[in-house]
Amino acid sequence: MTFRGPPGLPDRTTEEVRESAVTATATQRRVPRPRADALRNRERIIGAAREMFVEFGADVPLDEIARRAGVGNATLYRHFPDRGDLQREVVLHVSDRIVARAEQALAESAADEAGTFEALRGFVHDAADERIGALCPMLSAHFDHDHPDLFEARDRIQDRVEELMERARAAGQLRTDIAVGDLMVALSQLTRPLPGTPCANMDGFIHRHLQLFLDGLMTPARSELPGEAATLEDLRKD
Amino acid sequence: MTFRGPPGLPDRTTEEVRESAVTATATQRRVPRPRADALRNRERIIGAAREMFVEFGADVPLDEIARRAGVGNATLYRHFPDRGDLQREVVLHVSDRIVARAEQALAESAADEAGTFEALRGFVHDAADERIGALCPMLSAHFDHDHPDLFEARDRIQDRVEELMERARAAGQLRTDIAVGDLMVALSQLTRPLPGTPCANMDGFIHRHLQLFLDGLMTPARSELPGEAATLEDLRKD
Amino acid sequence: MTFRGPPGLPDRTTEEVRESAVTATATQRRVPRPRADALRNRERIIGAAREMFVEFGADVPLDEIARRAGVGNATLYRHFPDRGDLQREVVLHVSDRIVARAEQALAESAADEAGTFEALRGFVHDAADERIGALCPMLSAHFDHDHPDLFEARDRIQDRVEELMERARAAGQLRTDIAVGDLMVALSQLTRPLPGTPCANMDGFIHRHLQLFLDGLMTPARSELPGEAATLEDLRKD
Amino acid sequence: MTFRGPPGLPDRTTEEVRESAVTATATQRRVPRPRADALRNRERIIGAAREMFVEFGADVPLDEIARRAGVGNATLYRHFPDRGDLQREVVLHVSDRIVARAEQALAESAADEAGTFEALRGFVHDAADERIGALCPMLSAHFDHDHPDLFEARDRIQDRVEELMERARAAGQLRTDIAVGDLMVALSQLTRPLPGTPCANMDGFIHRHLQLFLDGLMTPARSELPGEAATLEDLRKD
DNA sequence: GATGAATGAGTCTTCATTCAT
DNA sequence: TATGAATGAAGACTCATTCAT
Repeated sequence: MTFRGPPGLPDRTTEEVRESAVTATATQRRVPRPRADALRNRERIIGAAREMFVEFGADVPLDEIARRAGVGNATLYRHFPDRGDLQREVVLHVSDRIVARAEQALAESAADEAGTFEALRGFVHDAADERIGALCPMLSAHFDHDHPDLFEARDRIQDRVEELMERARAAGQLRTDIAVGDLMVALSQLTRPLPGTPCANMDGFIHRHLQLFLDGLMTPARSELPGEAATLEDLRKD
Repeated sequence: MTFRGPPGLPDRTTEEVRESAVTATATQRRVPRPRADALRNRERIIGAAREMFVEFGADVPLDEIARRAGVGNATLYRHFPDRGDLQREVVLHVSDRIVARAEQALAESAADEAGTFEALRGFVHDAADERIGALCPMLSAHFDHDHPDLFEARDRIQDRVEELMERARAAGQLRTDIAVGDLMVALSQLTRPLPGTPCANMDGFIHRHLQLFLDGLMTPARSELPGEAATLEDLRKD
Repeated sequence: MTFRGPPGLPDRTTEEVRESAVTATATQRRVPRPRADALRNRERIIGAAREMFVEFGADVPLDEIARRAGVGNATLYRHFPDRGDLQREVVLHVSDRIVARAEQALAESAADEAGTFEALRGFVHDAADERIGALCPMLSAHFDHDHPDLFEARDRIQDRVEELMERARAAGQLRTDIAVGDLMVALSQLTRPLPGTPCANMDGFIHRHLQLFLDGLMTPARSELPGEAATLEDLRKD
Repeated sequence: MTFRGPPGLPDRTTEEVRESAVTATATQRRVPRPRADALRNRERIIGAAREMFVEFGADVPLDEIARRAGVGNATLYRHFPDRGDLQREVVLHVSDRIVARAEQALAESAADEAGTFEALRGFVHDAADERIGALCPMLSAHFDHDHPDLFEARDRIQDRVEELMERARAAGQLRTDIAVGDLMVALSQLTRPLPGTPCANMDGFIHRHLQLFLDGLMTPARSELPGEAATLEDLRKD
């Protein structure tokens, strides 16, 4: 099984690195274009890390990630000085794919007013296939939540999903007592891998759970919710 | 915060240990009744382990558990020769409490035919308060799933919850395309702790998610589910 | 070659640990007497560290120290959680021996008014034999100079040496434009080991240099000194 | 602070490299004259290495030296295949400056018979300012002491200093029981940097210590010296 | 039975040195 | 030639587990 997304989706990290390099080359000689093999290694490491975070949890030995990526351990450390940096890049990488999926869903929802909730449903299942649950362990523990790139990624996701939800709400298809934080956290939790377990049997299950949860989001609301609707920002408050 | 249940619920583990000790005493003189302080230590270790598994994940250092339990590390190892043994005992401990809650719910459901789904709802929220999610990491990884005590505990839970669901199904309140495995896995996932995160903000959230998920379980079904309904046994197949 | 001091000099660290243990035992049961083998290991580690710091510098691998001490590496870390802790204990250990030597010298100087400078001279050579130079690398770099035990040790040395110098000054034998910092720093520097070099040939040399330096301290002063006389405290100011 | 000497002092290393290149060019066409930027890089690396050896000790990472020199690390390795080569070149570089200072002092001493000791004194303080102490770590450890260039450099220093001392001895100003090794080793030790410490406060101190030591070298001798007077060659015997 | 201490295996991280552009 | 990147071989430190009191 590979976690690579569809070929049409560019890899933000690579792109940004490449772009900034090109820009720098054009203006200042101080930041030369990264070498092709270095970029390739960087990609391979992020890919291996995403797979192994999903498969074995956020505590997987970095040496194993390096081994799966086919590089020496020190190469991993050159690109990502500590575990937090690698985790962050993986989060950003996956975030980009999620954003792209959300934008796809927004396009669908714009094309078909009556299908707004279905567009949301599709996004949720797609996000699950992107292993969004792999990001969950990184939302906690020894992870620098204050990094500006993470803020931005979170905001980008939140904007798209909020818009998706708002359209479904406006169409009277989504209950009004929930917010984007409710959806994203439940989505993350329901798709979290059981570390060390062969995902095979789990994968089908996940989509059942998501489907059931989504059913609970539809109008009319079938129960009263405790607590308050929360955005992603609220989650970081203590 | 303490995770102790209501005083009315006896602690199976302690009881069983005591009983077997008594039995042994009655039959063979070689296994004397455990000393009172030994039993007390055993309880304290299990309690500390449950708290810390929830708080820091299943990988928390055993020495830290011993410290929180107020015993020496070697005492922990005397009672639980390795990490797996401790994990298993914690699972069994929590399982017992879950079973007791399920039986409470069954009693309620028997008293009020129309409230069968509400009884199920109550059980789910109670199970969340019992930190059933703490057991989730133990369902995976380096955990001996074939231990007979675990089989038995799983069956005991499954029997009660299946009965609860069956009654709600019979009352036409629970959709018919789901099975006990669907409920228990989603319940575990949605209540999984984010390791290292202060649970404070999370706790309220969990009950929102459960409520939404439960709404999705009600009749009439609002979507078609992919895959097949699964029991807990199915989950262990690979 | 062994760096052990004369048998009559007690080891402060061991003593203090033992004492505090005894005291604690007498008053509170919380700090039990350290085990005999643990104390022995602690001593062996400190001894090995002193030797190897002298021989190979402050960067000697801790695993090698453990090996020479005949213990596992983790035992070293149990006693001294990081390199700084071990360095500090070695410094304190050597400091105690230096203090004891200084007090010997004070006793001699009290007995023979005319021999005050000779008493100082003897102290300096004795301190060299105690490998005071081994402490020099620790006075710098990544070393927590603000630890209260170090302050105290420094003050204890300073008090004795200041008194020694004051008596020699009062007897008109020591030039008046120098302070304790001048003596101690030069003493440390002149006795610093050349890492990796067989000390054999160096040892004799050191005493020549000290002798020459001491000659320069005598009255009448033969030159004017640049800068200002400094105490040990002054050295830590930037 | 920069350690560069006065502009009038030529840099032997550069000169020699250039000469040998020229010579080679004249005889064999295979070794072309080094490019100007290569020579410049070589100088910058040696300069950076000298500074950083003094500042952080002989173990400073070579990559850091390359960074301070403003060149890539591989460039450093092109010029100096391993750490030993770089250390040796730095030693030779500093040696040249020391020799030049010694020759200045010889000139002064020739001009003023009565001031021979003062000339020696001046040389010692100047040598300190040249960071001769930075060479001390290189006299030990994993350093190839048998390299012919080092022999030659040592002999050149020794010749000049011996001559300086001989004149002072002849003038009756320098005690007769010491040799050049005594002076040079003490000089090196007293000027050794404390790695990681801001040298600021130390610098003034160093000159006090040198002054005191020099006072001890004057006639009449105030004590009897242990051991034997040693030359620099004697130091390498084990 | 309870405990503090010991330990070896394992992980993270750095750095000298080599490689490929 | 100059350079950024890659790499394996250490070294610091942790932790599950065993040992000795």
